Amino acid sequence: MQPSPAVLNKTFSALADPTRRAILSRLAQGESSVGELAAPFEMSWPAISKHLRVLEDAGLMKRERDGRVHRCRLEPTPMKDAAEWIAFYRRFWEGQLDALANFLENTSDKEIQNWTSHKPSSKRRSSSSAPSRPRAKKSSARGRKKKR
Amino acid sequence: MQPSPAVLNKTFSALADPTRRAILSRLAQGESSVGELAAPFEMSWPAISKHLRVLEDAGLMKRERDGRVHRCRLEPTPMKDAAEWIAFYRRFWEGQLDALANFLENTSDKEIQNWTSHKPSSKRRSSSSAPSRPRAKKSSARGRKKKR
DNA sequence: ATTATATTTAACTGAATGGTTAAATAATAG
DNA sequence: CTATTATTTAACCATTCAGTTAAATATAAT
Repeated sequence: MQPSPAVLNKTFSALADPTRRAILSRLAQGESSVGELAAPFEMSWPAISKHLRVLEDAGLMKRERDGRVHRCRLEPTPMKDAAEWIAFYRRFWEGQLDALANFLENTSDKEIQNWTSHKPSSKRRSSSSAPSRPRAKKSSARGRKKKR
Repeated sequence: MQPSPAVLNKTFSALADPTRRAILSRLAQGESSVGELAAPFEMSWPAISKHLRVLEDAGLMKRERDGRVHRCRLEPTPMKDAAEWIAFYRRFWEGQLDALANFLENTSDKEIQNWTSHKPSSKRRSSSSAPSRPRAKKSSARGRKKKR
């Protein structure tokens, strides 16, 4: 099954932080307690705790409580999904443009849209290729005070 | 060469937004003007403009000005880097744990740390495996007023 | 020259991030 | 029971983010 947009959002944004990436690389060497994970960083424990929560939330890590120590382990599935999402573009960096063109010919826009987890475009504001201008939705008529 | 942490930060955080991913998938179908890219979205043009700036900043997109229209094209190198970073963990989701163990035995911690672009840990606060408690750096002695 | 089109910049806002310190919770050890 | 250890929660703060509207800029068309 294709990963939902929300899953990709969480995964990529979890991976966007170098501390979290370092934590993952630590976990790649084996299970680890929170304290062990925190040790190498010049950062308070609550900060690490939050990072772990983000990783866990993204499904990149799971924890098992063993007494008072939380043992953390890598959970690679979301990375696999991210890798698959990115793999679509491999054709580009490998310069196999013909293969891509071929693929695109046999695949409807809809499928690609879905697969790239683009939120369903509810209303196209103009069917022409170049829309007129940024139409004001939900006009709020607030004061526009130029403070700076 | 290994991608720098900063590059991975930018790449992953650019990919963390569904609008930006959708823009990339559009660009995968060929070059496109800003207006064409903006059309499918229920979003103002400045918003899209900002997304494009983020993508450009991350090196995922380049633009060529052609008269008054900016023609955007996909630039896949950062995705390649991201894919390579993630590929390290492929061993996990493919369940080739033996291969990983083998790899780790022949690779120093330092190399892995570098490669995973973890900021150089300046001072370990304790050499034991479980440090004592989150030491207070830069104590600020501010009032701790419980407002909520 | 005037008008229209494509796109950005400026100024603002609300919500999310990433960090902090102090206190709370939970489990183990003495 | 009391103290210690491991970890989280709470409250706060500064910065970044994703969006908005209004105005500016640059090119093209009439």
